[in-house]
Amino acid sequence: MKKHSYEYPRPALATDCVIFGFDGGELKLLLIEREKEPFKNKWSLPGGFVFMEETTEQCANRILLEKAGIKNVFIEQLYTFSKTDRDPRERVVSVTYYALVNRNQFELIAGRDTVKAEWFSISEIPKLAFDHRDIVKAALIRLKGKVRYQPVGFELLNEKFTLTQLQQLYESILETAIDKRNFRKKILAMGLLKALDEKEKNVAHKAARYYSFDNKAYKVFTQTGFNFEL
Amino acid sequence: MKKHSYEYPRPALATDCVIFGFDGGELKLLLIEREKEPFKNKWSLPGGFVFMEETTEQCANRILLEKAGIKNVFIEQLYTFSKTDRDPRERVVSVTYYALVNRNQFELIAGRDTVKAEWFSISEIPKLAFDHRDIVKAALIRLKGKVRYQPVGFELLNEKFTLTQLQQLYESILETAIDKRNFRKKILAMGLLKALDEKEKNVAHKAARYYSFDNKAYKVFTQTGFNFEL
DNA sequence: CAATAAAGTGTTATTTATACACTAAGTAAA
DNA sequence: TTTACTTAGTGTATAAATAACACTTTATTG
Repeated sequence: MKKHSYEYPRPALATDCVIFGFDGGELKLLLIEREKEPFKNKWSLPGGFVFMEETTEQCANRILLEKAGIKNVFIEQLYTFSKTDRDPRERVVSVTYYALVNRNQFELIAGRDTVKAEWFSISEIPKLAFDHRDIVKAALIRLKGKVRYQPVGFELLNEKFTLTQLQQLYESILETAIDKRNFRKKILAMGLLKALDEKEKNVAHKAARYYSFDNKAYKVFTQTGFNFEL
Repeated sequence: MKKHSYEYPRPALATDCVIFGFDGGELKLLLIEREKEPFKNKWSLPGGFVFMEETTEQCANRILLEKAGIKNVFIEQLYTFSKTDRDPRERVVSVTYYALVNRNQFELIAGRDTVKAEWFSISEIPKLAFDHRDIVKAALIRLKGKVRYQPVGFELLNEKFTLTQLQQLYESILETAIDKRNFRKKILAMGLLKALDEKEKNVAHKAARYYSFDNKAYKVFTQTGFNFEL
C-alpha cells in the first residue's frame, strides 16, 4: 500500500462565486471580465485563491466584496470542482459558492474600480472562462432544488415585494408557469408573508399590494418542525 | 484592492469518506482506527491527501480501495470542510464524499492489511478524530434527503432483496416508521422493481418474495421526465 | 399439531393539487 | 369624461395523493 507522505506539490485552492440577481422578471447572473491571461477579456465568475488564514466561505465572501462590492448576502457552498486540467496554468481545485443578491442594494457598487462587472440573463450567458459554464449549470440546478423547500427566493427581492414579483421569481427559477390563484393560495397559507398597507405607485393599472417576508414567523415555523414546501 | 499573487503557502488538500452500509435492519458506518498521531487509536473516517494527477473523486475512490478494499460503488461529493484549525498539524481542507456499499460484497476485504476497520451502527458512533463527527452528520442529512427523490437505497442492499428489507432500509435512513401496505403500494406502483420467482429460504415464518431493482425501467422512467419520489 | 413469526393484501377518509374565468382598480389615450 | 388597456385580486369543483387501519397466509419450531 502507498504511504501518504504529502509534501509539495499541492494543488492550488481557489473559490469561484455564482452570483444570482433578479430583475425585470428575470433571473440574472453577475459576471466579471478577466483582465489577464488565460482567457483575457473573457467573461468569468468572480473568484480567487484561498488564503491560509480564512475558510473557503470567508474567501467567497471576501471575493464577493472585492470584486463586486457585495456583502452580507445569502451564500451557500455549491460544489468542489477538481478536474486536473480545469486551469491551463497549473492544478487548481475550486470550492464554489452561490450567492443570492438583491440587485437594487448593490447596483452602484458592483463593477467599481477597474473590474468590469455585468449582469446577464441566464438565457443569454456568454462563453465563459475555465469550466465556469459547468459551475453555473450546477448552481442553477441547486437553486431550482433549493427554492422548493427553503424560502431563499426572498433574498433576491426587495424587502417589499408584490405577489406577482414573487411568482415571477419562482417561475424564472423553476422555468415553469405557475397558476396565479394556486400560487397565492399556497404561499399565503404558510403564514410567512406579512401583508403591508402599502401599494405600488405610478403603475398604469391597479396597484398591487406589497408584502414582506416574516422572519419571526419563519423561525417559529421551523422550530415547530414544519417544512417550507412549494 | 489586494492583488492575488498566490505562491506558497497553500492549504493541504485531502478527502475523507463516509461509507454507509446496511445490515441487520440497521444503517452502519465504516470507521478506521488511526495508527498515528494526532488522534492515535481514535476512530476516524478513511481519508488521505489529494495527488496532483487525480481529481478529488478519484482520490476518494482510491482511498475507498486502499483503506477498505471497496471499489465500484455509489459515491457522491458531500461538502468541503475548511475550518482553519480542523487539523492540529497544519491547514488541511477536506473535500468529503459519501459512499453506499453493499456490505456482503466487501465483508472479507474491509479491514485487510494493518488497517483496522469496523462497522458501527449510526446510533453508536464513537468519538471521532478531527471534525469527522460534523462530516458524518452532514452525510446523514444528505442521505436522508437523497433517498426520497433518488433510488440510491438499492446500492446498500443485495441484488435480491425483500420488500421488508427495503422498507427497513428506508425506515432506518429516514428515522421514521412507515406503514407496510402504503409503502409496498407506492414502491410497486412506480414499476421499478422486478418481482423474482425466488423466495427466502430457511426462515421460521412465511418466506418473503425477492425483488430486484429494474435498471432498464429506471432509465426509461427518467428519460420520460418522471421523478422518483418516496 | 399447536404456537409462533413475519408475509402479504384493500378500502375508506382526509388532505392536497389542479384546472379554470371573471371583476376591480388604476392610468392613458381618444 | 369616457373608453380602452393592463394587471390585481379572488373561489370552487374535480382529481389525485396520502394516511389510517386488521386480518389471512405460510412456513418453522417445539
